[in-house]
Amino acid sequence: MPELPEVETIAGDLRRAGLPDQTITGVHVLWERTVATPDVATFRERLVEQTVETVSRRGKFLRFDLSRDETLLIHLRMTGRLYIVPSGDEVLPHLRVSFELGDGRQLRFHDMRKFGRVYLLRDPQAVLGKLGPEPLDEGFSASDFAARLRLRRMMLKPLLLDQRFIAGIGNIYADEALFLAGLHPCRRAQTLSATEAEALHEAVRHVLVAALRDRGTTIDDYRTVTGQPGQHQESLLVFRRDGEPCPRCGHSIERLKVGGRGTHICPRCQPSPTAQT
DNA sequence: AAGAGACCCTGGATGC
DNA sequence: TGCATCCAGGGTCTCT
Repeated sequence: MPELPEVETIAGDLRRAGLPDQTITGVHVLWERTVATPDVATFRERLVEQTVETVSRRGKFLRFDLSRDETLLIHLRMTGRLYIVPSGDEVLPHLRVSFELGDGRQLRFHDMRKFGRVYLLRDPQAVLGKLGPEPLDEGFSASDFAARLRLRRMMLKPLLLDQRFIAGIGNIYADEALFLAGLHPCRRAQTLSATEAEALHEAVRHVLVAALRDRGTTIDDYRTVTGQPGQHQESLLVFRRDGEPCPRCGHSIERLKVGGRGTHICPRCQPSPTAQT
């Protein structure tokens, strides 16, 4: 499940693969619903002959700014992958959209579960404008984060997953950050002390930076542009480690469901809010 | 503001 | 062995 570190890794790989300055010479849509907007025919027409100027990331979106003042956005959701391969290469399963490039290669979007979406927009802010702050931006301060936590009554886990509150965090890094901060996922944001809010701010940034250094976490599906898995799964502290000992205290890691999402905690290091005095 | 549930999908796991 | 059913999971949407 690509989250911020995985999407950032992919963006960097696409730049290194020379995607910027490539002209899109053709577009094939194999699964129409993958194109969120505009309609498929318009999507194809408007993309052809445009040149990719920059490749970047915002939240979990890949952003391709194009020569005619338009922007292509790709959201990989659960199982999306991007590859750049020579046009003649064997087509792997689950190919949904492919973009022919001027140099004879293709940018291919594979997505087993068909949840991923691509958008072609004149104003990318129509989609990106809803996103909360970027946790790794210099401007993302602990004091602002604490102030915004104080305004919310929600449980921490669903709040961290809310892309309007903070962009780029998914199930893996939410669990890892809450563990690092020693906070139970069911704690209400409002109840955090200044110290706890600062610990969460630090934990979020720490886990994202560590995962970025490892080129992401591969649990099931995530692959980089070159088809390689990430490395951060080796360093996960609690995610999908239920039954294993907590790396800090040795207590058995538990799995629970919070806001409908599988959630992993050390019950000793992350005391339940109801059990607190 | 927030919570619950439906929906979109498929492959792997589980149940019979 | 073969079939049916369940589940995960990000994001969006509707309803309360």
